[in-house]
Amino acid sequence: MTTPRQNQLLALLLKRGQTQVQDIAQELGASLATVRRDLTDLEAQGRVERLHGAAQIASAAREEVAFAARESVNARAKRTIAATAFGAVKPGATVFLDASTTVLQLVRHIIAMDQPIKVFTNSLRVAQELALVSHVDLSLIGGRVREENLSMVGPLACAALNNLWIDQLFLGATAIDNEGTLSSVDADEAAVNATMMARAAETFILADSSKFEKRATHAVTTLREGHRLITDLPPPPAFAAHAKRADISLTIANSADT
Amino acid sequence: MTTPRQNQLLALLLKRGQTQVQDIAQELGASLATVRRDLTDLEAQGRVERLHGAAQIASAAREEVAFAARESVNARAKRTIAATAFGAVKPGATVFLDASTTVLQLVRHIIAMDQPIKVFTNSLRVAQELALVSHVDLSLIGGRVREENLSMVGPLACAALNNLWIDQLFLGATAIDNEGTLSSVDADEAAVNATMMARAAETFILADSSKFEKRATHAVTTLREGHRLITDLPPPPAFAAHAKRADISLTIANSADT
DNA sequence: CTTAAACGATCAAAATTTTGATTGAATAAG
DNA sequence: CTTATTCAATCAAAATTTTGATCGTTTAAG
Repeated sequence: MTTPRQNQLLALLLKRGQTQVQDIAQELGASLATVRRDLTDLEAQGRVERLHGAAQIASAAREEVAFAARESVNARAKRTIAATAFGAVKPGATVFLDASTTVLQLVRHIIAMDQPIKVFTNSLRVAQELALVSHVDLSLIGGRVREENLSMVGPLACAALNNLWIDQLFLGATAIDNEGTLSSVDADEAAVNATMMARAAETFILADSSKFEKRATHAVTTLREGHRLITDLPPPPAFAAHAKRADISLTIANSADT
Repeated sequence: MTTPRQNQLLALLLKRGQTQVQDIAQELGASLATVRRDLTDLEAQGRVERLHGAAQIASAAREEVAFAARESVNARAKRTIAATAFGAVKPGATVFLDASTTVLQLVRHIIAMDQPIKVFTNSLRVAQELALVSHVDLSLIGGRVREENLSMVGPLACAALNNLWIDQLFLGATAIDNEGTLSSVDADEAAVNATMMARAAETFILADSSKFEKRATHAVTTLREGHRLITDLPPPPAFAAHAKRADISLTIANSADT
């Protein structure tokens, strides 16, 4: 996918920020033509942005890592958060699980529970885990399958959601800024997430502390009264203050109760 | 991941079953050394099994969830039927694959082809197989997941279908009576199948010969002009006569042309 | 509007990968 | 145990990809 030199190039951009094409060529010991070709490749992959005479890491790519790699990042925090979220699941409720790695941790608890439950999801991964669990009544929304994280997105997904009413939505966050705005690296994914929230009576946002003070390209929505955020460490003061004003419930998951 | 020649090789093994390395080399117009290298690659990917002097598609690739038993019934006939059906797939078409075991055989051919294709399905099994295949643009319709065969059914599934237009539908049959009526054991499955047929320009019914002169509880629809039936042995005369009158195309798949 | 720099396209040279023949070792059949 | 194949390793030739220089064109700053 990426050559060693392209990785060097990405590392350089991460270190230096916006960098002149000339400087990149000198630093890598390659010709301008080669650097330009690499930039064209990386641009096609959505990993860098080009300006006239310079380049920088694509804003979208700062968070977009392969799903498998992401799964292990902050795994402990995610498990803790998932355990706390599971405590909020109401018996007999219809829940929706999104396609995030944090929510995937929640699936383990659902498999182990002894009450029947209705689960909707847009995640093929979640579907694989729950398909044959007898106390789970599983439904998928449809949609185009994103290879990135095996989620279903697009118009088909949104249309299906608009015919549903969900009791409890569990949503993993990619980025949360201090004004409480959620954002995502993929436009389709963002649109689907926004639709989910519009159709849910209760929304739980699961986000480990690394997600704060971040923004991705595509805004999902801004947290409002009644939304509940579950995280693993106290958030930045600026966000905490905003949450208090806006009446957003804030839960710090404690690893003791896992 | 796989070169065009490796795809050819997989397609060849699907058609012929176990094949001599010598024959593969001759068929592909490559040297023995090259074929062996390809086999080593494909073996490392778990896609083929090697014997001394020969190779075949890995049996692990046929591993099953709930309906393992059914898949092996009449497996040879199903493979033959699937190979013939694959010959009918038009380049660039949008195809729909249902959740039957016969159609699942067709998936192997789609994985091995080297043209891009758009696939819709209501089968979680098909989705698992195709999710990460790069030349396949995969979409699922939604719906409640049936544990029996991991298909998606119900109102959500039908609603999604009603927003689609499908070029080529490949549908496995449970039972076909002599009047050309298809029937199914599950009411939801029958309803979804009927909806699929209403949305498809071309419908191919894949049914091995054991499905004739059978009825199940829930009627799907009655075959009409233009519908195409692919089977492995000549059907009962009563059905054949009806098919001729009703202008239903009838293809007997021949294992020789696979 | 002018101009200097950056850009994409093209092409030959260089580097890399793929291929097929040959070898001795391993394997299964008799 | 013997023997005829098949197998993996090696190496040079062939094919493919990558690279850097040079063009005319496009872009943005003055």
